[in-house]
Amino acid sequence: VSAADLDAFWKLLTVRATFARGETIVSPLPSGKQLTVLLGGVACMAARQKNGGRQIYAFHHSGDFLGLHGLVYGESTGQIEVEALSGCSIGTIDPDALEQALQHHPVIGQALWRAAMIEASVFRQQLVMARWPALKRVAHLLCEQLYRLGSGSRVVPLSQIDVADAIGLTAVHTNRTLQDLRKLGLLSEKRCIEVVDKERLQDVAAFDGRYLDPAVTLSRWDIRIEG
Amino acid sequence: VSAADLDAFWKLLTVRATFARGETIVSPLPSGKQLTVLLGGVACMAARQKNGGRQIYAFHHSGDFLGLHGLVYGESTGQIEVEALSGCSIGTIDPDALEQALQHHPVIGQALWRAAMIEASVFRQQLVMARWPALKRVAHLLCEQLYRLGSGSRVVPLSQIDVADAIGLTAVHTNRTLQDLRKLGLLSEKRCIEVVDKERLQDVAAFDGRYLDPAVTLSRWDIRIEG
DNA sequence: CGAATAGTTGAGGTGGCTCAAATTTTGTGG
DNA sequence: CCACAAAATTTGAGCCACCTCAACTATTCG
Repeated sequence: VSAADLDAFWKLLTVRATFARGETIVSPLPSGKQLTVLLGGVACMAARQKNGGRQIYAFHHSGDFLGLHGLVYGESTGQIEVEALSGCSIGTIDPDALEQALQHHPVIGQALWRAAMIEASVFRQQLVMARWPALKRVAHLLCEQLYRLGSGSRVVPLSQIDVADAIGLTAVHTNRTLQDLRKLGLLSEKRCIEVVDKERLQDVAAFDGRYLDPAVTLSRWDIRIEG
Repeated sequence: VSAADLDAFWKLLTVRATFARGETIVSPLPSGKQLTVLLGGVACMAARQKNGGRQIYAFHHSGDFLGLHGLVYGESTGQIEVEALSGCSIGTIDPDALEQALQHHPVIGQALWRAAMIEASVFRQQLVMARWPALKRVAHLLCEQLYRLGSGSRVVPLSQIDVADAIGLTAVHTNRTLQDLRKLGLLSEKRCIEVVDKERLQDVAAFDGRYLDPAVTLSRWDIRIEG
């Protein structure tokens, strides 16, 4: 990615805004072709269920595109929204400016497809996790978040309720499972979710982060992401 | 899709072969950029688990691309294979010929992306189903298969074990759930899985097949699939 | 300081699992 | 066409991971 490409990309971000935890960043339907970039904080792609519950499909971190599902799925699938899980700041991209930039800087388009493919990749991993017991599931989610936050991070900035909604457990059971992880010496005894022993946590979760960085290579379509 | 496009596509299929139920059509790793088209029968994309179990991610029907995951994910994710669930016939596509055809017939490339997006879409729906009770899950899977097989179909050509591996239930519990559906008058009493009351089955499953036909529209990328 | 949110703990219920075996169907070789 | 093997379906009994409901405590924030 050249400096010129990056520069062009930053110029796309026209509107900047901030959101507090719990606020909706991208609404279900009217989003249309609107594309958003998360500049700071943690958000999630989620759907509200008829019973009032919330199903979290994936978490978003700084640098992620928000609302890709709107481009990809159209209005064909259920009410997906993007919700702020911490204080978040975002930039929005004007569709017209995006079209122009895509022509001059194909790298941006590649990044979009890469992001869409990683999303699918995360979905598939979630399907695998769905059949694991609670301890392994929670452990894997924490590994995934540490991986995305960067190597230095030890604290996962999510509430237990967020974790529960993401892996499909009750908040109560999630709590008990976290306590089990603490008793095992994998998490600290603090109130927040702080990983003490990342190595053993990854063993418990059988974590392999490679699915978070898929190489998108499709023939001569010129879409090739350096590993 | 013009006749010329279709013609060009059929000329791509060089090698034709048949497989019996249980045989592996696309192997996990060495598949590489090999692309395959399912010409007849039913297959599934699945992964073998350490405990010997089989997790089915999605089913493939006549006309589907097989091994797309190899293009999209590279070798980054677990051992995915494509397995024949009935007698299957396939055609394979030579990578070089594909590259040429992609340039002359962009429709083919669009079809590839469309297929990849539908796969992701199916994954996401599976995530939703994973939190439903068994009856609703089985019912939804059957609706999905009827939808893919075409409006005239009433029989789902899968074994109960296939169904179980796809939705994450035991074969035993899947059997009991199918019997519940029979008692409800939604399935026939035959040995195979034959849907009697498609309407009520869709009610039970809260089925909405639109996620199987996402419109892939990404700005000026010229990828637009007619509804 | 009160109100809302998040975390913790307890008691009891249940959906789906495990293990085991019988029965039916399908496939295969003679 | 039959005999046997392999695979698929069915049935029963017991168990446990996770859920539900219901408090109580700790924290954050206006």
